[in-house]
Amino acid sequence: MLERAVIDALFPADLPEPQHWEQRYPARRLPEGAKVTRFGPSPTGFVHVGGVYVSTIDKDVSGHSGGVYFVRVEDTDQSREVEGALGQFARAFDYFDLHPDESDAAGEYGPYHQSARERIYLTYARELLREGKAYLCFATKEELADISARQQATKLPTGYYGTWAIWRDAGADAVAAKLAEGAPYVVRFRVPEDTAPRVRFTDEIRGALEAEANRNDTVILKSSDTSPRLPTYHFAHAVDDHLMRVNLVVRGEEWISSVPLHQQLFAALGFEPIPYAHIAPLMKQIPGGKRKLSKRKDPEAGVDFYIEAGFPARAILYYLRGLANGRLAEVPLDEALATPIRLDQCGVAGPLVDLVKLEDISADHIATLTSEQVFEAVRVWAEQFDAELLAALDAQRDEALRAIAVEREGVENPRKDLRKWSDFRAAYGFFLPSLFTPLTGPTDERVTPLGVAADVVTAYARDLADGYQHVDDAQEWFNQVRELAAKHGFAGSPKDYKKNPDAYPGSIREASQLVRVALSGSTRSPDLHAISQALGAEETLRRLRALAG
RNA sequence: GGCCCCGUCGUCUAGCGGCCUAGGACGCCGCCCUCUCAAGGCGGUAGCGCGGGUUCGAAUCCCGUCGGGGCUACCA
Repeated sequence: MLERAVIDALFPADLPEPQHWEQRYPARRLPEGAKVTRFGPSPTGFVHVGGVYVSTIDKDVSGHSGGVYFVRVEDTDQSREVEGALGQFARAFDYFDLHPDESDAAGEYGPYHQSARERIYLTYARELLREGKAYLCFATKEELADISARQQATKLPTGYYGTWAIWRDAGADAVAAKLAEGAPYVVRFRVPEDTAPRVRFTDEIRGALEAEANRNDTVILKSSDTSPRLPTYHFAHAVDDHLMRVNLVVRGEEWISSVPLHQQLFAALGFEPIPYAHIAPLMKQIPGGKRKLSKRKDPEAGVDFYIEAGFPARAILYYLRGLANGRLAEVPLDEALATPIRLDQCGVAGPLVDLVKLEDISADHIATLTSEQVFEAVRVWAEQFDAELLAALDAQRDEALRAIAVEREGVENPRKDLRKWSDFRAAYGFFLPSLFTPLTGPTDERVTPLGVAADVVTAYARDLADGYQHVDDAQEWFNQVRELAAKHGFAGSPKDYKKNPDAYPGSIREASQLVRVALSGSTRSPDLHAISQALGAEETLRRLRALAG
């Protein structure tokens, strides 16, 4: 073991003792059973849906228990850090309303950025060094690679352990020599000699788990030639979660393998272990099977995908919640969002994200909104993603509101043709004159597929426009179409037409479709009468005349 | 390679030894409604990865096997 003076000389002279931090961050005064959770995003410039997924659980569990949820930015890898990533993260979490209870702005347990917690980590690293529970390692990248290669060649477990741990038992002289020449070093954890071969622990989601004990002298403090001197995830997890008084760690399943190490670290530091809840990762279907949603390969891995498409936050949250705690997928949205997530009911597999399902949920949710709510949401979305639509909405607000109200207000089964805000233009754009391209006449390419002769179309449309009555009653209104269709030789029923296609220019179906295309530009639209009412007499007439040519 | 996690319809799941002839939801298919679409109503399709045990009885328990995922970094 190194002499205390040698160790202390490696750290700032005014570095506090552990006791200082213990007092600085006292145990929280919280009600019985209150959970303190945290979410630890890395500022890599990409916000993964998995982050929203886990953080929803964090926030929910703490909130329902009267506890605290905070975000701690895990920025210990400066090389991965991306400019503006934090703003991007804030915007995304704002969209989902996942605001932390504590942050750098307001919180007693900060800083909430690991890069600003250097002195805390140094205190505990020095402490472990003084106690011989950690040691300096001067192994170079090349030496490490060589060790690993030799282990692989002899089919030995790879890692820094036993006789492979070349600096574990290095003499004070050797260390002093390296130090004298200014060689950079890392601090490694010294796995205790008396480690039991296997460890058991309880996961809040999975129950009893068992694994081989950790044998690796893992790096806990990164290279001495970097500044600030930052810890690895493992060390930061132990120090931060203890000092920030976290009492439930919710994190991805990929950390299960590290629990044995984490337990050793907590024990060495004299900390009370913290219970874990390991969440199964969101997956994606691929030809061979499934894999974790990949930031590189899958656009739907990023939250921006959902925000740009315009899925309402509540629909996404509801979907994610149902994925985490299956039973919540079977109750209505409002109830599901209000019902606490139960960790012991969370799935252990790894659900595939199913965009079709999300769209279904989203359509159902949008169908429950009022016209004003839909308008406002579409407007907010357009503000960011569709300037032309935004201008149209603002210029024709009343028209837009009437359009959205079609088959929505005052009906028992509202239309579900909006799955996300980006659908608005295709589904409702034609209601807004500035977004509608008028027909050029019977030969317009939107009209010709109906297969009705041009002269018939013109005569029929002209006749319809000339005698057009803008009446309230839907039946009465449609009778105009029906009667004129008959007058112009259309068959009264599709069946009659089918029986003798040469005898008619088409059937009432084709006649109706002509009107539909005239009014909406498409063969698929809401109810014709409702459209005419939303459009108003003048605009309806204008569009009918355009069909005549 | 070693270690760990996981495995019920295409998908999300219910199921915790007999209530299972395996239930629900989404999708898909069909029918009804109908001037189109979106809905809505009704019906249908489809699953316990495989092989051994244990048991009167197994989707449920045990073992093995196969498959998928993860860890094995001075990334988190």
